[in-house]
Amino acid sequence: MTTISAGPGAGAEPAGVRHVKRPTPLRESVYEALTEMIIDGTLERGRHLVEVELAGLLGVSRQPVREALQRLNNEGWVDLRPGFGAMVHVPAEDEVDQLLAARAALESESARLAARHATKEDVARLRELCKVGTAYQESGDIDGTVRTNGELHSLITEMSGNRFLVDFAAQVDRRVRWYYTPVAPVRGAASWREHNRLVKAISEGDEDKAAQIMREHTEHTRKAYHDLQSGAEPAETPEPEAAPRRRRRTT
Amino acid sequence: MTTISAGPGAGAEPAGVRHVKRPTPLRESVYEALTEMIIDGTLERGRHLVEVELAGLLGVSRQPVREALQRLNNEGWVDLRPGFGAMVHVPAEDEVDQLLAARAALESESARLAARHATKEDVARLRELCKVGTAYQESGDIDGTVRTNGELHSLITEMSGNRFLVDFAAQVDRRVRWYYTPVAPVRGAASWREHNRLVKAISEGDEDKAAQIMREHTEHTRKAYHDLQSGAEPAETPEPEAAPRRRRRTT
DNA sequence: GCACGGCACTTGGTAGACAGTCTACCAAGT
DNA sequence: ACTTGGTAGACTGTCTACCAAGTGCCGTGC
Repeated sequence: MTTISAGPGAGAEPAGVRHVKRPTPLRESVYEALTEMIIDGTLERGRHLVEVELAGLLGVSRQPVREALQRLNNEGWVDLRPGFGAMVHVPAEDEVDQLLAARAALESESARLAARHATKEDVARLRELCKVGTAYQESGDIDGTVRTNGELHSLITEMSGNRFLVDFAAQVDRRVRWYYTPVAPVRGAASWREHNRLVKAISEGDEDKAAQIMREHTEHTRKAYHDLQSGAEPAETPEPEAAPRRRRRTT
Repeated sequence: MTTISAGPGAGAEPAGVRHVKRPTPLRESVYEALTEMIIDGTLERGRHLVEVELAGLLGVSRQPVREALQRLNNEGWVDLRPGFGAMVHVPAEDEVDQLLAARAALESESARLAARHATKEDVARLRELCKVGTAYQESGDIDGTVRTNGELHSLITEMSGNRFLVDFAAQVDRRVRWYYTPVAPVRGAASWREHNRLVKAISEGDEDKAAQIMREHTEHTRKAYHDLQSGAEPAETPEPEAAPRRRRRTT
């Protein structure tokens, strides 16, 4: 799994290089399409993904599909069983917990480095996002809240200036969002209060404080998930609606 | 070396190959072979990797090579330029620094969780590794020291019980070792003193202390690298023997 | 009801083909 | 001498076709 970025220029391109247009490889588009379909539930968890079927669905040949599936496997979206094929990954119960723990470490460190390297512009953008996010939250716009939350967090990781932290965090974040979107609305107000404190610490350049707040912040999210999980989920029924599917053969 | 056994087209198997049952996908073997060749310098940094060439070299067809290359690209070992191909990644100067910073975060968190979950057996194994490592270090066995150091660190990350931390740390570690092996022997004695303190903290279940020590430990390594880098490397000449030829045709 | 055998399906890997693109090189023009 | 234009070769990205081996499923026979 894992994509440790592999930017073509590895960073320091001369200032004004504007590469025109590069038709993205087909495998890339296939990869995007499949993750999308996995996240939005078109491809249910545990479903057997047949190469030729996907190929037909997307209008390409087997090759790009295979390459996309390999990558999805590496990144943990599907499980590739040799000789049988790919199944959409079914998360273990402790997996979200582990993801959130990993995210806590990554984002906490990012916040530390962000506090170290923050510029005036960065801080201004952070403040703006806080304001917007709080507004969304108060107006009950869940979609906007979630989106702004994501933007804030990803901006902070990017401010760390550490490509690996950015990559890892992005990966973890995407997985978390797939597994458990609805945690965000649960703890809305408190979350944005914490964001404000965090941005303040960053603006003051207080590394330890920023790291500490971010750790507590993500840890709160983990707790919130945990409570909600144990409270609202009595049995082994991930989705009450999707259960009666019976390994349907494609007709 | 580098020839992947089990080549159906190759035929010429050396005498001692155990062909017991190898359902290992070829792409996996190709991936391993290529990382090996990258790490040991057979494939120099910046070199253009031609699919058919590698395929011939390893006795397989293009497809497994392609799949391996894409994984290598995802993990940052090579850079894949669309329409041109793969080049062995040339690390930017700040990259090792970023890797070590990421490792600090990951291993520090691992140490914290290891302290939380440590069993008696774990601690015993840690103590054993410390003893062995110190012995290697004192006897001047660099190879053994480095190996034991790796085993100790990977044991600690595994003790965290967090698969993602393990994966990320392993990946980062592998990259670090590629970029900069010789940092280990530089700071030998101090390193193992720190290891001992770390194991003590873990055995006592002191999470914060374990995390703190691990952070300082990796941070020391980062500093050591940094000093050694600025002090001992005047120019851009990683290997005096590596031909500075421009795009040399392969013979 | 259960073990066994066979069948269909799917993957993993190979081979070959072809268009698009990238690089280098060479030649002609200014 | 320097730029422009063209050419040729090389390599990737993708497609098609094909085959061997492995897997799960199903029906048969007991």
